Amino acid sequence: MTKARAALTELEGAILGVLRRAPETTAYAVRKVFAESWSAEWSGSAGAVYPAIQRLARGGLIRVKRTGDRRGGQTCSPTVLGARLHDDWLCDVARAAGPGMDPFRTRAALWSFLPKSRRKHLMATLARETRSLRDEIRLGLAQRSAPDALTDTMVLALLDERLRWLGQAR
Amino acid sequence: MTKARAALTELEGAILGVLRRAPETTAYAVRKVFAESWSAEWSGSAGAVYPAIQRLARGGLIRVKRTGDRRGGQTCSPTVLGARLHDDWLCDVARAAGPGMDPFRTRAALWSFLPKSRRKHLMATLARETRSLRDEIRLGLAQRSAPDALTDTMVLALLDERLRWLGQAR
DNA sequence: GTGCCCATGTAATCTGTTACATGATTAG
DNA sequence: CTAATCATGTAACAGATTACATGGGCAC
Repeated sequence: MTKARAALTELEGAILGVLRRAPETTAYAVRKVFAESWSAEWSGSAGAVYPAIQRLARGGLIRVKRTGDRRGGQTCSPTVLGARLHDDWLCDVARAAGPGMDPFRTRAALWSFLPKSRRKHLMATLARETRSLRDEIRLGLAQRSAPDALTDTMVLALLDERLRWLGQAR
Repeated sequence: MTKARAALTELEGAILGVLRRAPETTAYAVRKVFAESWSAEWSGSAGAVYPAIQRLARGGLIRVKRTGDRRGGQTCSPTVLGARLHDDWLCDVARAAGPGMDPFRTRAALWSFLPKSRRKHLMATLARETRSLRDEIRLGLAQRSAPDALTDTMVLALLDERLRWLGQAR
């Protein structure tokens, strides 16, 4: 390695995480994992995932292996180097300990600018949407693998907190 | 306006929020608000804030007024149009109801890959950092304006949740 | 006068989104 | 046969970060 690699981005770290949990995975399958995640922040768009995987491959963090099929499928697996750098990414306390970015929290302090009727309507809609999302996650929880269930549980805690704040938990 | 403006980005919405709460504010002061926020996600970098403010001004969402001083200072205030579009941004349920992006949550399911000793050390460090951040926010809470206090309270709830989780993880 | 904060901005670079293009396989 | 899904990618564009450049005002 002539040039020290910059630290992994969030997306690269998340991709490596998927690959560590399920090696021999195609880029397409990685995309689906993101697309099915509850957070809209990572859409798993092709223009993000494929270049990121190319970067990881060029840096020697993952190994790409062609599957025999005619579709040109190729599976990715983390290398030893990839796992080591991913460990460092996991231990990046400065990033892991930050509060992150929450669109609800960003807006909450500003909803007071809305006319009262519109605000009331919004609060009701938000509560409805939040309960709906919460119930959907709860229902799926049983079928989830342990790590996914952990993540889902943390999302549920967040949604419950929002509902408490909205004042209509139920 | 011949061309319908695309929806406000998160940064543009946040900037307009700052300007609604404190009109006649300089771009520099807006940057400081972001830089002092707890979330590392928006650093309030010059290369993000100044172009965003130029976009808002070009779109007629804010009005820019030169202050008399020699420093070239110019204050921004939302226009009526800006306030209306900001209201719409505030009411974007699809975005406000999403769980957002939480670096702690992203990593939590992957910490099991770490060697036990490193994991234990990380958990301890995370707990220490989280308690430290929590205490810092708690201390500042008294001096905060009502909207800031609301946001801070939501961050505190998130940190408490993480501490609860870290306490059980072991 | 030196260094720091106020205050503005730009340029290079990187990353992500949207939309498109290609082709194989499978379900109806 | 047709439509959906699997599977790969690229191109145009928008947005953010870092680093730099400029200059006024103020404190020591």
